[in-house]
Amino acid sequence: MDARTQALFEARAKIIKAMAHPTRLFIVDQLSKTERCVADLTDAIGVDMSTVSKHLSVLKEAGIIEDRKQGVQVYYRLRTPCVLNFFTCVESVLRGEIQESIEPLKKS
Amino acid sequence: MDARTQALFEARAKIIKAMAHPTRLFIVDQLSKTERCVADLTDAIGVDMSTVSKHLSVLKEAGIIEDRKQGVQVYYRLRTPCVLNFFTCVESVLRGEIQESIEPLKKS
DNA sequence: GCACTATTTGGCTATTTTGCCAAATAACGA
DNA sequence: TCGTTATTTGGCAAAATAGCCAAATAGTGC
Repeated sequence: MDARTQALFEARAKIIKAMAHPTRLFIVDQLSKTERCVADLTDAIGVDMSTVSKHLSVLKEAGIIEDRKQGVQVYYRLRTPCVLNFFTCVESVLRGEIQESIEPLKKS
Repeated sequence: MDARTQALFEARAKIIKAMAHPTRLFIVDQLSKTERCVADLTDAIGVDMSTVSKHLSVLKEAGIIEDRKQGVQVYYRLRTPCVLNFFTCVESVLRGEIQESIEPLKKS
């Protein structure tokens, strides 16, 4: 793998890595409904606010979410909602569905 | 977040985590074209074969790929090609496209 | 200015992940 | 059986990640 390809896949991995944590997935799920401030998310998740803040900065750094300041509060929202499509595929992987397989259903 | 929700998002994260590495993304990309044996992939990637084998087992464990033994060789193929949809979204995140935003393009 | 609240940052430890090497396993043919 | 090749596994050290606490920063109102 040449350096150029390496760099491409590293850039891609960075985005997916940002999604690769239960808390961050939960945050994305929450933000798919409406924007939320850090305190809201902290209440919903139940870990230290500083931890939530760090998860948010990972997602923001990756370009998945963006923030908006309103007074002392910072509201986060989804920037690229297409990440929600991940869930659809993840669910079918979890259900163990084999796609485009020769044998879609084995009865025996 | 209650234990049930926690478990759900952990299960989801496990799948996404399996994709969250440049080498593993490269493998998935390779397997999207055709099935490949470990030696093929090792040549294409350029790391130790044992490392490739471990990456493959992560992907297999997650249910993303499956294998087929042919003599001494083990051929891997994509089990759930929907993971390729990740790339489409990842590319638009990389291009910095804001989706469903109030201001789709700022000219100033 | 001070006090108060919301959020971020720094620092620390614990845990997880990565990738190499060497050894083990498996399949094949002589 | 032995030798060879393809792959996996075990073990280890280096690096990355996670989450807590405490401290710093920022905004608001007095």
